Amino acid sequence: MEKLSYTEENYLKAIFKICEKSNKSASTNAIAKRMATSAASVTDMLQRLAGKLLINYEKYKGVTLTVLGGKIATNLVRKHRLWEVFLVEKLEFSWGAVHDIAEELEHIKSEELVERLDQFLGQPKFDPHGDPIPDVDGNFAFRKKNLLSELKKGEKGIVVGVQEHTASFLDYLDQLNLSLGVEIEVIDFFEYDESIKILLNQKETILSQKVSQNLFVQKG
Amino acid sequence: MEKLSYTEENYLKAIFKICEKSNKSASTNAIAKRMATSAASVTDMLQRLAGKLLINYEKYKGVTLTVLGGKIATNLVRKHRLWEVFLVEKLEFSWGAVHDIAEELEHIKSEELVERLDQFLGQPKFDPHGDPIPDVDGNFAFRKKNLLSELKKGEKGIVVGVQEHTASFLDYLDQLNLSLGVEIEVIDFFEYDESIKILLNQKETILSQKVSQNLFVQKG
DNA sequence: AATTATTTTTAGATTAGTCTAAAAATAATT
DNA sequence: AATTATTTTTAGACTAATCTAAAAATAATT
Ligand SMILES: [Mn+2]
Ligand SMILES: [Mn+2]
Ligand SMILES: [Mn+2]
Ligand SMILES: [Mn+2]
Repeated sequence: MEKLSYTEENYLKAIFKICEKSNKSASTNAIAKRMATSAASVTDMLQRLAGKLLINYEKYKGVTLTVLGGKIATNLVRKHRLWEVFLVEKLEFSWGAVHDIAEELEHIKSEELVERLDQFLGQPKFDPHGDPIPDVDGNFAFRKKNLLSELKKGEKGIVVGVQEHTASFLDYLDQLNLSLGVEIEVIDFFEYDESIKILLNQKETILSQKVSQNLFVQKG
Repeated sequence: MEKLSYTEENYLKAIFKICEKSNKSASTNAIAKRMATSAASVTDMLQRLAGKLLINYEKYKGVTLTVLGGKIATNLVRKHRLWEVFLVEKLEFSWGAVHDIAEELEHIKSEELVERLDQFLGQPKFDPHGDPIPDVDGNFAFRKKNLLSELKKGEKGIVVGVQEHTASFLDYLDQLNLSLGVEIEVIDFFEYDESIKILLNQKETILSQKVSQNLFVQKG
């Protein structure tokens, strides 16, 4: 397993994420969009990755990861999320500021580093955005969750994740004092603009549909 | 100040170290040796770095860093050494294992990351090998030190650094229970092979000339 | 001072990753 | 089924970083 370039790793992760979300193969265009590059460049790289047996590639058919490719991609996700925990828990970064830095840190090549970091952080199972951190064997912890927008009037839930990861969304949540772990109760639902009134930290707050559709809660 | 490539940064650091050690300009060959590359490649890069005003380059004359180039190089040294402290102090790596990893980590681009890391580590002034960590403004702490080989019979010193940074040397020191901070007393000197007998942790030990010439101590 | 040795630069190629424009294949519409 | 639109691939070109081999400049030696 000759070591991969920064770029090859990013392609693998992109393919992993696209397939994960859509549950089917990743198209050239979808990859191009995610990587912010041209379709021509993607085709080029796909042929290279196929040559290294990291993806299953057939002209015009879209691609999937091989077992090996999947392992590498999962390990990248592991590293990314562990570094995000480090940045938030230890260096006290806000959860909106860590993604870009972790995007670089995930490429540092040292198995021992990852395992020691994992120990140092207490083997966390979820990252600062509520996303699961795969273990060394690539297994993701699963937990049932719903979009806040799916809750009915009177139902309660604990915030366990976000759908959107942009800094602007996360910063906005900070403004609302809305962080992982807090309890939310849906008090009212307004048909007009699909906004909702919630009880949060003993205070009533209105959330737009856009917000409630990007927040994950655990019902109960 | 457009951002530099990983490679450009490594060249700047190499030039910095060569000039620091020799107190004069860095020759093409010296750089080539340190970067383990060809002289032709070096010339190529020197012309590029000169174009970015990071080095003073005149054909056949060797190079020095400009003020800007020096700042960047110093900042890289700062990052490298801070990361080494993190790896040893927090992740419990041995001091022989951290250099290669720090060599990658030093390139992570985020000023805020470095400053938060510095705070997290308690603003250390020296790295795990006893080398000074420059502050944000590029100032290095200075402390007087001598090679152990320069001490005379009967003199004492505290180990404060190493001249050689190879893993094999550092691992060997670990074997000898010889780490930064310990006190050494020179008990005897043997002309024959220039080895010395020392008192270390209440035990007498023989050190070869090679070892005593690569250990820094603070006399007294 | 002339010759030889060393260092440095130039010239020309190569590879990874990218681009635009054109060609080919597939999908959607009439 | 034929035409049109979209997606994907190919072709050709560019930049950063590297190489080897040859040329040029500098340093060392006779
Ligand atoms: Mn992220
Ligand atoms: Mn995350
Ligand atoms: Mn080091
Ligand atoms: Mn060091």
